[in-house]
Formats: sequence, C-alpha cells, structure tokens
Amino acid sequence: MAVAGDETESASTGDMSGYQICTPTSSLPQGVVMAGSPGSLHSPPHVADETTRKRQLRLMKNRQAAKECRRRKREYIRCLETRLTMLEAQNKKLMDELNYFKEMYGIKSSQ
DNA sequence: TTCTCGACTCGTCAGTAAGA
DNA sequence: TCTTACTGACGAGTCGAGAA
Repeated sequence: MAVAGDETESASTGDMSGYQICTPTSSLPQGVVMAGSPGSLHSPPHVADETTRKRQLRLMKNRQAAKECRRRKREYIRCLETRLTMLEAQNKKLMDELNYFKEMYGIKSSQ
C-alpha cells in the first residue's frame, strides 16, 4: 500500500489511496489501559500473560495506527480544500480575463 | 438550570493488501 | 500461509448551542 506518495499529486488527483503527509510524524507514547483478552481465560498463567501482553501490544500499535491514519486523512482533506480555493481563484481570474477580451472585441457574453 | 441534539474525537474490531 | 500496517465502521464519551 502506498502511504507516502507525492502529496500535491495525490491531492490534485483526489486519490485517497495515496494521500500523504506535509509534516513529520510526532507520535507520543501512550499508557495501556485495556484489560486482558478473553482468549487467555483457560490457559496456563505464563501463556495467558504472553497472550495478554501480545494483545495489549497489538491494541497499542493499532491505536497509534488509527491516530496516524486520521491525521493523514485530515491533512489530505486540508490539501484538497487549499487546492479548491486556489482553483476557484484561478477560475475567477480566467473568467474575468475572458470577459475583458469579449468586451474588447465586442462579443456579447452569454451569461 | 437542565435537557436534548448534533458534531467531534477516540479506541477497538474486522477486513484487506502487501511483504516475508 | 502468516504477519503487519492501514483504514472503514461502530460504539462510547465529551462539548457547545439552543430550547424549555
């Protein structure tokens, strides 16, 4: 999966699968507060401990992954909004220019 | 002041794609 | 086939705005 593609490119094409990051990641460590998993109920203590540890590790990683995923998505949307603003401004400028030349050459505007 | 509602964030689960 | 990372979906909690 391509996560770190060209940001402006992905933003301009609207391709969500390649949206990316403008600023470097800064993820802070976070405490684990989950209880043990149900799967460890009928196992020997050391196996249960290992299972619980693995589960907590997985949850912690997934938590961080979700945060990162959401951050990228927000960034992607911001990029799209910025691009939209730019394109609208550009569009307006071109329309003004068109009207100017129409007037200059005496062509009646259709709108 | 209290209640309700919508918007938002967060953690978790489940499904999927990609690499070993 | 197994593992890992990513991401959509869901439920729970929080917050602010508006109504009663």
